[in-house]
Amino acid sequence: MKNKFYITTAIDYVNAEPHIGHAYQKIVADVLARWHKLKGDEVFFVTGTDEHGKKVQKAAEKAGKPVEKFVDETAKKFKEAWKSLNIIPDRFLRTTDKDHKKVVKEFIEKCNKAGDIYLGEYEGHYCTDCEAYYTERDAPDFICPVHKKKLDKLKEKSYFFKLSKYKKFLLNLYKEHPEFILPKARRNETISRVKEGLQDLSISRTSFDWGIEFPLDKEHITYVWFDALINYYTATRTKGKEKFWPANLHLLGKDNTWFHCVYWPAMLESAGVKLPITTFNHGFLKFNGQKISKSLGNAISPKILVEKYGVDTVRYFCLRHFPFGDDGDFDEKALIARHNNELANKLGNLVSRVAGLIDKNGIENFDWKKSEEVIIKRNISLTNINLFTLNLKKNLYELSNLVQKSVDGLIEEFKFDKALNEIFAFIDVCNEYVQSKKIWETNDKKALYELKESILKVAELLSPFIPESSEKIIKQFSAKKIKKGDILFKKI
RNA sequence: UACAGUAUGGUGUAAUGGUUUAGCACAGUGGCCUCAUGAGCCACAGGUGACAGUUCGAUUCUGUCUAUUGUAACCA
Repeated sequence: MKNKFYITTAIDYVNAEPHIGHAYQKIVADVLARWHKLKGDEVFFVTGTDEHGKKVQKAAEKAGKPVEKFVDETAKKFKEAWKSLNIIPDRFLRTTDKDHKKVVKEFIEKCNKAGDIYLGEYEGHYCTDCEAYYTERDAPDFICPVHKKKLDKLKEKSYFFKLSKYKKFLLNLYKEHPEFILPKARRNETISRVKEGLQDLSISRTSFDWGIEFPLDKEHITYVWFDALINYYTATRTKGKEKFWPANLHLLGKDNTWFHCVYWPAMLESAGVKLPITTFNHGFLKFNGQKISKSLGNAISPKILVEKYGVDTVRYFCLRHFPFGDDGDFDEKALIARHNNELANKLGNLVSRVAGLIDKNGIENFDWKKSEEVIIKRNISLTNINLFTLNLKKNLYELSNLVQKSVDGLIEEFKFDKALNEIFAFIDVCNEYVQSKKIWETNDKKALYELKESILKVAELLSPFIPESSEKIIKQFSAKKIKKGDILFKKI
């Protein structure tokens, strides 16, 4: 039977345009989705946009557009950005979608039936100019950090969710299912914060109207977070998709950890819905060493980066250059170096020289399982299968299988950088093989067969990461007559 | 301020309480080769933040310091 794999990304808030930080997470999701498909799993991959809330309403006002039009336009930009990166979700969900609104309302009613929602008063320190509440930390001495005015103590009627009730449940969840919060550092952080105690959550608003109507009271709209989180569940409430719940993996940035690891499981438990299996809370990208922010003006559109460097190079770099989970730096110089050295010189050149040799000399089909061993002088790591040997003796067939196993294991652990490193170590071995066999002199057709098979293996392993180029390689080397093709990666 | 994490050659990273040479990649230097995208192969050089401690022995464990990152609830 096929395994099912349901993966989601954070849905992006449409008050600003997509940048490489958003893209990073979507690339990872797409790689995982493709990899699971390759393994034969039945995959459901959902991403989308979060479109309600006051900030969006304000951004629309500022742009001088009706909110509906504004969100349509911004959502489109996100969609297009993912398309340009070859990120292909099975559904792009917008929180303004009809089915989502319906599911949210039903969800809230379920929580209400469970006795977890009550009417109360939200009290906070409010700046009338900002139209926003500030916490004591953001505004010490209760002075608005923007307007330097004294904040008003304000009370507002609001419905609350009994989050405090779920403290024990949550702590138990983290204990029983450590994989619920990855990586570990984020789990520890969350545990210690939850231990300090939980306050009930204000989940409705009356001060503006851009949101989903609160089903228990028409005077209220639903607080954005309560609405947004439910999107993951919504996507599985359509025909044929029900079986995908619970989600196998929610990918999210570390700024979202609290919402996904505390609010979300409590909400689901309240509504009587199964919990997702894993949330992976990754770090942020910098851009050329600087934090990405509007004010710095460095929030460059992913589309522009793709035009500049190519889809596969951007995808490759994002996964290769930094360990997934920590913060990373999208450094353009490093990207160019990796493009030239790794994609062009190692992979591109190997493909080109082998294709050229086959084109000229032909190839002889044989059982390469029985081909002779090569001594691999390079210290190929193969971390996951505990083979850390210098002067390893294997033939290319055996080695490619070891690499495959190692890569599979590493991807399951979210160690994409290492997985790619191993694939490229194998590419190095192939280049050494051409050299040591002096194929251009010997015209060794059997060796060329081995190399053909090895390159096909490499292309398969790389296909989740760099789908476009991998497809080209597979096409080129599966042909009856292998020909020297076009250059795969032009140097930058 | 509190709590937590990190600190490895020019850069990005890997590993280990002790195989008398801390691995890999890029950049650097020298050589070989010419099938290939001035690519490929071989070799050389360069490193464990600071100060103590535990130990026969620490890069690896402990402490202090310094630097840096994260978290500290309504921020999508």
